[in-house]
Amino acid sequence: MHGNYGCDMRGMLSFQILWLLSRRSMHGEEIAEELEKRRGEKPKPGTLYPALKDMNEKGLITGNKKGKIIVYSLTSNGKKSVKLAREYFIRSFGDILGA
Amino acid sequence: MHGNYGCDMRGMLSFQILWLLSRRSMHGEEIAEELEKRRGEKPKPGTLYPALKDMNEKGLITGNKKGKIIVYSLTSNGKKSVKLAREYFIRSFGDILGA
DNA sequence: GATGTAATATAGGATACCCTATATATTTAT
DNA sequence: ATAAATATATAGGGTATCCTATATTACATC
Repeated sequence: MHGNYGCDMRGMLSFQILWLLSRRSMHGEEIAEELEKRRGEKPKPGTLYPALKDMNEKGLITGNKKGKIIVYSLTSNGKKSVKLAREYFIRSFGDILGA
Repeated sequence: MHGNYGCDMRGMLSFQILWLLSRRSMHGEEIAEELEKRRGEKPKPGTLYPALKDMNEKGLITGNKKGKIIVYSLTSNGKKSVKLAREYFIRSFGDILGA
């Protein structure tokens, strides 16, 4: 189990990354810090970087290398994806926030 | 990949079940139908029932058999869990729902 | 009581998401 | 130049969440 919530709260990392990148372009460490703010814990490199690699290979994000950092942005497919995925997310979980 | 959202939207099934049961006690088929309303697709029996079994073994829910149906309710641990997990969920995803 | 339907259950397989540990590349500090 | 710190990357392992397919149990209908 992950965290001390009684139930498993893993999931939708790639969606959350897409969401963050839809607000502004970021490099890996910045993404990790944003996730830490929300989740309470910073994802380990072995969690984050394979996810970014996978999303890049799927054409959702694109990386722009500047020295040792790589700034990621959404591709047009990534933008379409985050729009659709957010609609699904709200349909699925919207009432949890409202109540 | 699951659904046509570009990114994987699996996750937190047990949390969603806890949330549904915090509104009212239900049996498996009712839970499946509530999930279908939200997700657009009904989880297959091979998805739902192992999850319920697991949650029961973890002491989050308890089942009351009435003929061929089993009505599930939250245990006190389940109630604590859904409260904590909901706080985590809102911290993690609240801005997605709000924006 | 035999047949069919509804509800639950189990077996087995795939993938995303998590981790720990280790490695590489670039920048910064000494 | 050497060392330390930062950012990214890979290898390998565990679990939840999904699936398809099959089986069981209880109720309903004839």
